[in-house]
Amino acid sequence: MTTPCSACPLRRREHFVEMTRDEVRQTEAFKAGEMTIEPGTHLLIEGAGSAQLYTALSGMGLRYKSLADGSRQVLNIIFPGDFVGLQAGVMGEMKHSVVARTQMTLCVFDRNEFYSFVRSSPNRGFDVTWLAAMEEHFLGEALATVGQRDASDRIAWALVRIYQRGQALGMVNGGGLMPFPFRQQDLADLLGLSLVHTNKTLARLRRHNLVRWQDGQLAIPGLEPMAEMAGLELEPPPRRPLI
Amino acid sequence: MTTPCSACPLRRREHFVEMTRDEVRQTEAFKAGEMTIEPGTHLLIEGAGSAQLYTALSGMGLRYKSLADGSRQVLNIIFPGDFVGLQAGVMGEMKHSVVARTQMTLCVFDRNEFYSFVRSSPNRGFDVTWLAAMEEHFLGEALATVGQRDASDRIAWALVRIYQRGQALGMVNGGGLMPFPFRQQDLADLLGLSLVHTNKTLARLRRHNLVRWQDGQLAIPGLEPMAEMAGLELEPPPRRPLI
DNA sequence: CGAGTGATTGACGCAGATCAAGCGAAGTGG
DNA sequence: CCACTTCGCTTGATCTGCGTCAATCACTCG
Repeated sequence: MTTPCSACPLRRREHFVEMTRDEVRQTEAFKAGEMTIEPGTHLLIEGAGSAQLYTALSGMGLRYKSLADGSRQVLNIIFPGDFVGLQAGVMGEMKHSVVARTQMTLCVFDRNEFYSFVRSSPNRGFDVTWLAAMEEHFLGEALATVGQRDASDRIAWALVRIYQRGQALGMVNGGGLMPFPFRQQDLADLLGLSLVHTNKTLARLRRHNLVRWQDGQLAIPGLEPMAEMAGLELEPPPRRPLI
Repeated sequence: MTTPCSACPLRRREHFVEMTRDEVRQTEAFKAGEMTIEPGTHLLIEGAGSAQLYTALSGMGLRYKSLADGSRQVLNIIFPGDFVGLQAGVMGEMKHSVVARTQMTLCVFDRNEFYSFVRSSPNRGFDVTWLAAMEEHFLGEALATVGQRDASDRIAWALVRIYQRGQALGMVNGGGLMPFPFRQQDLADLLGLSLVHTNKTLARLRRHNLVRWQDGQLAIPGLEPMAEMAGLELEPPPRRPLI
């Protein structure tokens, strides 16, 4: 039923760094099982400890924090290959929640094994650190975007970042479309904007034919000007390790 | 001239987790030297690779990103005991800059040794991961604050967080004052506010006798209501590893 | 004493929040 | 098969928190 790591379809993608035979074996030993969840399901809940850690195999979701007044900050989007639950792994408790936006399949790991997994090989420990540092970098960029840029620049930043990730993962089809199973409210909560203003700003980007987003699919005809607005280079993201 | 790790004054503080004799020895071996820099000196520059990593021994500074339009996002504040340069360590290039706001003394490590240091003991590797995860958590909280809260709540959040950190490090003196060698512009850039609005909001907090900040010293007479505004609990932060 | 740096305060304007209403598509149940 | 609800998207009107501009003040320093 479950995919063995040796046959993992993600590992083949060149977006991920190769693993040695030993690393595959260690990961396989770490893996406790596989699970599939439906859209809208919460995988992890803020404040709760979790006995499991996950790697997304397919599907998309998002991480968010909710505040006392009921508002919500989306921290980032979860793509296939993302390692989920590191905070619970090292700190014992999640500081944000994770919810699925499509059906998702996930590798399940046992939190109790995490420490020994990291020990198992210094390379794997280093990989986890690399992922954490990358996440830190991403959040810093998000903070700079939300703190310093106006609405259209923020939207451009988010969409370009997401699209780049989709490209790296081969999720963009021949027509330049990638799956984008989110609501405008999700984008608004990611960028610190109201839903209404997000909608109006998106409408403007659409009118200028910079963005196409409908039926859960995203295309960016104006990728270059959008990246320009976002202050981003159009380079493929670095290859990342897979846990 | 340089302090041996075995005599490190920080390690004694209970804010930091104890280290085994072996860990102290490994860290000592990793340490390449010590340096002191003056206020305003840039320790690391965004985009540049760095041959060194650092741990702050004394003094304070801040990390920031600068944007194309000249604006600046402060990512966080550097306290004694903070490990600086992890991104350069794992990714080869800094994604933000670091500048000193007081005179700072720093332990210097050689980036080339970083990988073998992490290997040297699985515990030390885990510590680095822990720090990265903590940083990620902090940035997530900052993002939620900047994205979702109004000016006075943002300021309350930042000042309470900073003050808590100061308490944990024993930087708060009998009068409830801690050193706070920053400008209002720094706080504004941390919180995504303009200098003017930051100033006016601070004035209001001062009038209500919630905050005292002058001559580079900070006190929070209204710590409880401030924490309430900030949506924070008044617990001491978790003990952190020291690199 | 003039120059530079940071804090402060008032006046004004706007980006974006809030309020409100309507629309189409997809259930759902009687 | 048709009312009725729900959910997400859209759009107009109005309001406001915060940005911007500009001037002043207190200090420090050469």
